[in-house]
Amino acid sequence: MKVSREQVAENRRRILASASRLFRERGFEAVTVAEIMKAAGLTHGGFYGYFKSKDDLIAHALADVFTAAPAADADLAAYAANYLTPAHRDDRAGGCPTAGLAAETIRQSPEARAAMTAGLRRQIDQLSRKAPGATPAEQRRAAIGGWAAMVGALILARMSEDPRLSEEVLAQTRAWIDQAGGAPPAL
Amino acid sequence: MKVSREQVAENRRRILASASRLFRERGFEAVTVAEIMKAAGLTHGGFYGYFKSKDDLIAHALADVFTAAPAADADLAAYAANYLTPAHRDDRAGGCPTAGLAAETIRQSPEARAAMTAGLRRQIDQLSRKAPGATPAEQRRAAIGGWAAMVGALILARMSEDPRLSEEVLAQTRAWIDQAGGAPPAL
DNA sequence: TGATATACATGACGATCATCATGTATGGTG
DNA sequence: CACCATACATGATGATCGTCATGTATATCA
Repeated sequence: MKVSREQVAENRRRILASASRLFRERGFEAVTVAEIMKAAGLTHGGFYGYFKSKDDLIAHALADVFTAAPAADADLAAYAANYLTPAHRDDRAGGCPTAGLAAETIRQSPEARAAMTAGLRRQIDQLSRKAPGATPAEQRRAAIGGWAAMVGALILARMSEDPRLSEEVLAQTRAWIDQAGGAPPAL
Repeated sequence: MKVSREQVAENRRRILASASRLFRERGFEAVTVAEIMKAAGLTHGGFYGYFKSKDDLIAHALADVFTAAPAADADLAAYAANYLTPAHRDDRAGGCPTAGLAAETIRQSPEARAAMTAGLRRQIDQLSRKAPGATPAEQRRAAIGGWAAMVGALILARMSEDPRLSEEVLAQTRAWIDQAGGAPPAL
């Protein structure tokens, strides 16, 4: 059973989208190729017509999720207010791929790490543009520090089994980012 | 071949230590029981005399690594100066278990998550004591925000395949934490 | 010192998984 | 409309791994 050209493109899109969601939810290793294909509405056999290997899919899925993301046009504080929420914490499959996958990507292929690194660069650049600071250098510092805090806080909040502590981590980190933005530059 | 009582205690210690290092280096899933036992100087068969399952070992190894850690007695800025270094970034096996394992622990057993949560609580309490701030509440905020930034930055730095960007993340986050500490509280 | 309990080595088992081989039905092309 | 390329389903294969069964040598203790 062959399939139309558009169907092939659509299938590829679906495989990438399913992979991205499943990876974010359960990690690269715990998700099987068969599962991804099933979530895309196919069976496992066709997989190798689309990707050379599971590692290849991982790299493509990461590259895809970052290039597809819309440009953020909120300032740092507003971005953090949206990012550091219980709703985002609880939506692993649909949430930030950096928070969900960065720690695992450390041990993935160079291609996968390159895709993630490109995503990081892009995120820093975008946040810098609307970050507080009198100079571009100060803005960049705020973007990097603030982004690290957001990613770290979301991971810690997801890890904590105590909802009180989890929500405190989100709220306090958010307040801290706001506060740092209002601070005068040291020296 | 039975073994002396002290040898048993020593073996258990070695299994936990090997597991902790291997998990931090390669993640829970990629490390096999046989590998851990071999690193502890044993073969895989004896494992189930020490732990009920691999999951059980994961929980005990996490509990162990946090209770064994020495109390930090540096202030927040000094702690960050030590934490956000290329040396720490490159020493995954011997480095911070939170940065190495928090993201994966999200998907582990309740016991494993509880051990990690206890470690987080302890770390926040310790950092709070020497964090900048006029009141305990402000200190706690600085400890949480600073700790989230440290964990996030170390993960991002390890993930980046470009050493320039990787070191910029470390240095800028460190500077940002210093700067936020010197800031007056918002409102 | 002899009896017993047990820590661990060896080896096996069953499940899971990435990958590949093959058959087939259907879309593209003339 | 007929030929052919191909996308995908089914099923197999080999490797890996957690866990368990069994045997044995030795620490412990009466």
